Amino acid sequence: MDPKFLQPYNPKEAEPSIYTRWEESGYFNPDNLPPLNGAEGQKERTEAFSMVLPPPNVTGILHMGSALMLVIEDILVRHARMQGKRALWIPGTDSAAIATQAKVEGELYKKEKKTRHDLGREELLSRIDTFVKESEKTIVEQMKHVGASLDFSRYAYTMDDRRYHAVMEAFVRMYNAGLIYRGSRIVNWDPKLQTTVSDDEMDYVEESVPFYYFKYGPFVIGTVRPETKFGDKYVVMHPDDARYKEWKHGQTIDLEWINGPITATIIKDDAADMEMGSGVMTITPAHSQVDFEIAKRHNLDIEQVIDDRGILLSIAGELAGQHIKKARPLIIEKLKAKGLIEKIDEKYIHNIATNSRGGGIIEPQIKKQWFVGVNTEFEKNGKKTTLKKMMQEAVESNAVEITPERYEKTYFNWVNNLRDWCISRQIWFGHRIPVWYRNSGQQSVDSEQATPGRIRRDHATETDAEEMCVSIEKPEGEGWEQDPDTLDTWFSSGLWTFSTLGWPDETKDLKTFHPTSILETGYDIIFFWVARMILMSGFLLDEVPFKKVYLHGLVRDGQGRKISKSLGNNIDPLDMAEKYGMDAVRVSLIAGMAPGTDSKISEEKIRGYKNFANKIWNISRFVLENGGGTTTDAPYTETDEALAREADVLAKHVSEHIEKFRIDIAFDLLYHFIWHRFADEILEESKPILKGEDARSKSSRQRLLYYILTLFLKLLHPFMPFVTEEIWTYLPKKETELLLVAPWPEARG
RNA sequence: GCGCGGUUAGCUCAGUUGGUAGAGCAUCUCAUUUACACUGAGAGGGUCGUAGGUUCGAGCCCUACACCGCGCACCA
Repeated sequence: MDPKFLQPYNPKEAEPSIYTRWEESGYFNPDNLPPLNGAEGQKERTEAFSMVLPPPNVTGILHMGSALMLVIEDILVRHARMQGKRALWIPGTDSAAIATQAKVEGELYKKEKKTRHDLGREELLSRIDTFVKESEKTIVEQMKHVGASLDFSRYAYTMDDRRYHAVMEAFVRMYNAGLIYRGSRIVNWDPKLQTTVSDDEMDYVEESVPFYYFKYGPFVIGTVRPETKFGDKYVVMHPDDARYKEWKHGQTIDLEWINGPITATIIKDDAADMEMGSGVMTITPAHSQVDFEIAKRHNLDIEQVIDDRGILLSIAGELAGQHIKKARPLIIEKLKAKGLIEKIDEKYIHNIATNSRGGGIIEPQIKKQWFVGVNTEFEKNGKKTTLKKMMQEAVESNAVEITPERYEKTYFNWVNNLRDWCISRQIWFGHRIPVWYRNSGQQSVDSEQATPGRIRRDHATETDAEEMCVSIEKPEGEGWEQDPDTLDTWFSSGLWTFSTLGWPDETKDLKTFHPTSILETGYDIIFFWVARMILMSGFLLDEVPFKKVYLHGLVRDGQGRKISKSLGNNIDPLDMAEKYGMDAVRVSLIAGMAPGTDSKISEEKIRGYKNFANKIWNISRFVLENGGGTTTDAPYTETDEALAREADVLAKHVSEHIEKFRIDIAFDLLYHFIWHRFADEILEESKPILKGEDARSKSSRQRLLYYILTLFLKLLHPFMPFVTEEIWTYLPKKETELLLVAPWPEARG
């Protein structure tokens, strides 16, 4: 007996060398996996199993949430590998364009008091590159620490050359199919980061602000944003509102407003809510989504009031040039002086839209942006369809199955209401849009055909070039300039299942591993990511990106509270692994976690599972000390035959639950069988038999104990890979040198 | 406003076609050089959110309500 085995299990000492042995075997790469040893001799692995790791942001460090994801996926892939499949799990990291640039810019300002404009595009990108490389190293180390059996030879980064190529190709193909267009739309503009933000990337922060009621001619209008009101010259009310039935649509009235007398036009539109305030509102189409739509419906003028940096434009008269924040009280003063304030409600609860990627308060602006048309018809296999329809059909037809099922409803709810997807971002770090413009020098003031009415801007920052060319390479000839914008990070993420496999080249990997078997991810990115992958794969490859989606929840503390800095309840997975071993951390995360529900973790829970790791260590020692593995062909007694079948039944149930994604139940069954059935009962009952005189009973029991030991080591390996692999090295008789590739127990019984 | 979850032991949660309420932790009692104290045996503790309904029988199915959480929309 190895003296190490006589000590309690020491995960800290064992874990690093075990991971090294796995890596050196090369088995994380399915191309290196050994053939299977079956009853009929050696057999090639035919069935493929593939999965991509949802690439963590390069800005991130490992937290319990990412650890949970790694653990669930590692369990699935280890199980598939042991089942004899060609199991592939692809690692990668995501550039997280806005977040990363914001982080680097933040540090730049903190350390050097410089902005990105002081550095210039190239220098900033090189700084980001340095940051990313450093961060990447840490992330990969952490993944290995968790025990993730990822194939690092296929490591992908959203900004590397292969992925760049895929993104460009995708853009050009979609443009040529008429699915990508440029247009002036109202977008969520972040004045702080100077970029567009997608609908899904906004956070709403509740704030108590004054709500102002102004006299607007004969009407009373309400607002929390007086600074937008300068240009308001349309007054909107519901067509059915009896209070205002004497007013006719299109009728004009003269009234006194902020900067003097104006003429306002009455507009009747359903968008006005009769229940709300006075039922009358004025609109600011250039800075509000809803107002913009009303303006479009009635072909109204649209005038910009606030510029990209939050500064009032000339329409504000004497307040022009002021920042909106400073201007607000001044406007109130002016209106007060004119007697136009009806009343002020000081404690109005208002939701302020902010950029969730570390930016500022969103100011809707009209911008020329690139969009993916989700309702644009195109032909696929001789059939007319739209991207939206494709996304609906993929799930409706069960080509993609979502677990837990209730999230299908959430998915449809989102897809059905999907608007065109704005994919351009005004940041420097990202995939630059492959569009080129050439001008003969004449600058035209922006006038947009697609938008009815007149759009007037004081600062024409965008120009319409005479020539435009969409191509990956710079076109021939002089004077071409590339669009300065970059693509939404989810545009490239949408390609992930196949860009990681070599698309657009027709690689062997792509043929073997796509569509991927499972996409496992958090329920919080079902819209951002899951839906967009279905869109991209559907259009570009004419197939689904994955057959199954499995959604997991958030990690919470022992009392079910969210992990937050203010609560100080953050538990660092690596600290915990240092104290209790990674196996204990792994199973703490998945034990008691039903699909789609949140997982609870606490130090006590982790400690409990450390004891479990030690328990199996001791069970193994007991079995080996008592002659386990010496008599594997002794005939079973009747009792032992029954006990062996009982263990087989357990194996069958464990397998079934893993297949159904109930890894929590699978683990629970194992835990109870090993500790309370095998250790507490079977081993205790074995003591007299092993010490007794009956040679037949003894050899039968030795065979049985060894049989159950190897069986549960295999079953437990996906969950607790380190301790099981370590014990495996001490076994005298085994089918494979590494437990990593040992054959999964076949369902019997 | 629309939608989705949840409400079961002190705490955190299981409970798969309806058939006598379960686990872990915590608490209490007992055992004690044992493969393992990182242990074992046992005990206490629940009107399953509320009110109705279906059923021979409901934690589970139906209806309404309450509270908690989440998502989407709105926010003049």
